[in-house]
Amino acid sequence: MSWTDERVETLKKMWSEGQSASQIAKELGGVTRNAVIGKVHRLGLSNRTAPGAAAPKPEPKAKPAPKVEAAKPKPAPKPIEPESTPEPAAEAPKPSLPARKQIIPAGQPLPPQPSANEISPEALAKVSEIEKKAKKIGLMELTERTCKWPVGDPATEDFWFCGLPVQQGKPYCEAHVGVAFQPMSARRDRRR
DNA sequence: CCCTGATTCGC
DNA sequence: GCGAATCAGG
Repeated sequence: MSWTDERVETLKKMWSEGQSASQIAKELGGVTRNAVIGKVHRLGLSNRTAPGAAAPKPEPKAKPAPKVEAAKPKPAPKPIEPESTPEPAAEAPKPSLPARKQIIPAGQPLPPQPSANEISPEALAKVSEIEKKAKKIGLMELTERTCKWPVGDPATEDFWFCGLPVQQGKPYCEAHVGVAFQPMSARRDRRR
């Protein structure tokens, strides 16, 4: 396929409408989103905003340039930082020592199984609801993109993993992420 | 993982 | 000019 006037016109129109490159490519057919983006740039309408503002890329990111491979600036030899807890987990382990690193290897916070937790009723409801839809996969079926939330007693036949599509980085699906990563407000005060 | 646009560079 | 490959960010 080539960029006929008509196709270019469609491209311009859709692009100005805010359509994504992939959508445009799909509409046009015979081209990939890369082609669309490339064309967009060549047409000079990359920036969907007013062309007046000019202060684009003062920093051209160095890339694999097989051409002139001169000197490699090696500024930061990686000074090991203390690195405090990057993301507060559900139950923050008390740092008994200031500069003490977490004992937890690389794992995500383990799923709090049963009732011991008081999570937002919402989340819980959501969980029990999705557990119906759960794929109930076995240990072997676990992949990088399956929710690894265990359900039931591992010592029983009645044990399975959620298996639903995980949320991006997380090890669990959305619903389970909701209960796994508590903001930190749980049972603050039990008016006992 | 999915998606997005941006850039490079051989064709 | 074209666009796949790659990068970078969400």
